[in-house]
Amino acid sequence: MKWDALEEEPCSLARTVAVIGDRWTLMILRECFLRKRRFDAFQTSLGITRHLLADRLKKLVRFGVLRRIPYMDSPKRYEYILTQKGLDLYPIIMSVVHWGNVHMVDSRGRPMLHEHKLCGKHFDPLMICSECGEPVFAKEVHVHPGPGAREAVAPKANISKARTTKASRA
Amino acid sequence: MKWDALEEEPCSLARTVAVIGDRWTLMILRECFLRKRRFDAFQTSLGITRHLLADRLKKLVRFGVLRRIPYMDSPKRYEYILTQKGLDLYPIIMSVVHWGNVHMVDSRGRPMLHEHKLCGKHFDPLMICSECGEPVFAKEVHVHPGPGAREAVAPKANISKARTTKASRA
DNA sequence: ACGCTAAGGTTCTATTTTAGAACTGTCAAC
DNA sequence: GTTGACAGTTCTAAAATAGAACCTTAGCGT
Repeated sequence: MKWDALEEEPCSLARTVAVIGDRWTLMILRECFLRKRRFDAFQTSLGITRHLLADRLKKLVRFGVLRRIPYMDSPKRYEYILTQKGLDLYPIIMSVVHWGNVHMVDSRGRPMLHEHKLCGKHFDPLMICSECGEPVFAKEVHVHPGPGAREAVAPKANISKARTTKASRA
Repeated sequence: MKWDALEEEPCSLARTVAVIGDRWTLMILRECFLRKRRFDAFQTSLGITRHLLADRLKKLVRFGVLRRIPYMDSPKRYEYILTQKGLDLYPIIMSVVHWGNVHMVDSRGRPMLHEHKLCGKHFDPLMICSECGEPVFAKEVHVHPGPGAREAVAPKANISKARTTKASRA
């Protein structure tokens, strides 16, 4: 399966994976949330090859996650800043970091602590239900098809080689 | 940078990316949360090559995210079920799906809807601060080093080739 | 004028991953 | 005794990534 195919799956997870589902993209976004904005700053702190960094930045701009803004003319210099779409990735970043904090730390403890400026305390992110405000667990969630689901009955059912099916859900 | 190097970074994001940061792992985990458990079930619904599926399942078992349980002797057959460590990935999955729901759907709408059995309503996941209960936004969070951070002053500062640095944070 | 550095890339080859398909082995049913 | 399900393994070809060098515009020091 190609990356481009992922974007078109009728599955919100697959489509998001098409944007952030590689070795480097989440790391680049981490740097963005740490207020890094420039090519060399990303390259130095991540150790990513310049080739790949250029490629990933282009991709993130294409997806509307970052915006490429000139901050100097002659020579033209650009920096990359998060759009609202990019800022909305914050819950993903935080839940990824939190899982690492819980399950992947060594004996020395957490590499980083997060302080909530509103209340002044070190915190963990907690996922709650937007409707009732209770914490959500996998077993308490029932999933069912929405309007954008793949049609149940295939209109043209000429699935020639069903061996390598690519069906999917969200 | 190799995958193995990622696991050892002093950064909870990098370490988590070492587990879930590839094209297929999150998709496999989606199927797990949709109650799929068997090799062929994964392969059929994802269209992943059998080679890669075997590899990713092994990796997830090695990381303690899945457990490989025999459900039949002669012939020996196994199924893969989420451990608690695996179930704890749910907020990541949900925040990824939610971002896709908000930013990557086409005109037909969401492919899937999530119902919270506790309150009976369709919901979105919401990230709040564990301390004050308010929704968290990137600009309201201050990050600083924790006990597991890379030591600020290098004990043996013989960084021979500083050109290709690999520094990192969490 | 000359060399040096900085930023933001591009280009090149070598290595690693992934895709795609076929093959293996065990058992049960037809 | 052939077919089919299940859970993989093995093979070759194609794609992605690593690692390093190179390019361009421009400022600074001498």
